[in-house]
Amino acid sequence: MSSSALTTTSYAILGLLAIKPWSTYELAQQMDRSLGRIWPRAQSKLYEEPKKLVAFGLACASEEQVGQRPRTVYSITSKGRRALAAWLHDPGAGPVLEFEQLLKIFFAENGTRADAMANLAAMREWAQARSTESLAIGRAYLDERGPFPHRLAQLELTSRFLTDFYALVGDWAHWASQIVETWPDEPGRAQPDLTVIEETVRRAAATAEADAQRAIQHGDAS
Amino acid sequence: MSSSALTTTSYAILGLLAIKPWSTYELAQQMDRSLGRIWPRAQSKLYEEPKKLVAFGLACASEEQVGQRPRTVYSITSKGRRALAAWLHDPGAGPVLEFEQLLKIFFAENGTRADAMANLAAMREWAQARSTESLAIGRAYLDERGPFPHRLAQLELTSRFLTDFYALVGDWAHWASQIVETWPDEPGRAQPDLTVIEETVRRAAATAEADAQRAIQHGDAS
DNA sequence: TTCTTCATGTAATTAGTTACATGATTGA
DNA sequence: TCAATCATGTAACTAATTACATGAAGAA
Repeated sequence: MSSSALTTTSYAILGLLAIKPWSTYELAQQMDRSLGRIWPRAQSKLYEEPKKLVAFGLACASEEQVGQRPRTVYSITSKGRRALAAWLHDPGAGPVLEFEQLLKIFFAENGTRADAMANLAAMREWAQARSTESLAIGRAYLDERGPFPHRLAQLELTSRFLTDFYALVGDWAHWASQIVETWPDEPGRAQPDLTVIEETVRRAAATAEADAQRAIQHGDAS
Repeated sequence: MSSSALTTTSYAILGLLAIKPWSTYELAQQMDRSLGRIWPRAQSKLYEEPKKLVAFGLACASEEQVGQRPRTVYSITSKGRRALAAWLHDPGAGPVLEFEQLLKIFFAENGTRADAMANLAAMREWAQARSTESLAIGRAYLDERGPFPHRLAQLELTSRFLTDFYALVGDWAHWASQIVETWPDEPGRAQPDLTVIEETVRRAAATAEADAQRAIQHGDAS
């Protein structure tokens, strides 16, 4: 009885069930390959959450046999569809970022320059690997081989975000590497570059005032 | 005894202690205002983790009195500095993104167009709010009023990343809003735009091959 | 036929969050 | 002097992860 209320994770699963019925293993796969990029959860969670959905009447489980072994396939109920719609009605929470590599740059003065450079190299590799994935998925859709083509209108929005995020990570790491390269051996003695701050302030200002700017450009300033 | 090993959260605290001794409350503040942007944790964690550091000999606690009430101030030990340096030596894990708002766009076909638009508006507001914060911090440093100016070389790197991330969120939400605006009332019937995918593929390819490109430009292709 | 990988889960543990409790300080 | 807010923590709970266990299917 892990009763309590439904979490975002529950709704993430429910959203998948709204596409089609899945076995738990398939759900886990899906989580691993696609959903996990925006809502990462461990495999084992995927075996628990659907039970909660069933307890709430939002999904139903059907037992199948594969060899001697039972498997559970979950489908959404109409109550489940209503719950999903209700969830979509309130705006969600903003992004939460957990970024260990960046943390290590933040504290870089306690290590060596080489440490920081290696860390940045790992970031670039990460960005490349993720981009390669995105690329393969995008190409599959261009070849009309992508799964659930009827969801493409939504998918093309989210995959653009992810692609741009990976590009941001890669570009930033590349930019930062060029700076860290010029640091002395002990990063604690590195000198700041005020023009970097100035440019950062300019960019922050642009985003902070973005809506106002756009409104003015469209001529509907108050 | 929540013994076990040190986590990234432990090292995040240890990194703060390397700057100066802090009371637990100050640590929590710091976590809330700055570190939390890249390593978000609940306040109460911040009362637990330092005890673990002490148990490992990486920090030491000193009791002070404020009125009748005791307060604990933690400082790093030299063993703690060595542990921090060792931690910095291995590259960290890549970014982990949890993004409920994007999840709701991913599943938008189960709600209304208005739901999706409201969700995107919330995203823009989030980006604006965070950018405003970044802006204030950046300006403080330009005025030489920022805390720990000797750490500016590191800070200017990480705050550039965050600023660009907030810009990405804001720009994407703005772009997506323009597309979602053209959707029919039921997002399930929205038509995909193949040129969007084509552009995404182009961008993903650029990042996936970025290092190779840069190597070629620098004339050190293998 | 045996080894490996795919598939289907459960159990134990822990990391983390929410909620609460209460003393000190400030200012209206 | 009373309310509000700052400061300092603890306790209860739960979400999530890691590790384990084992059957089925396919390859060598």
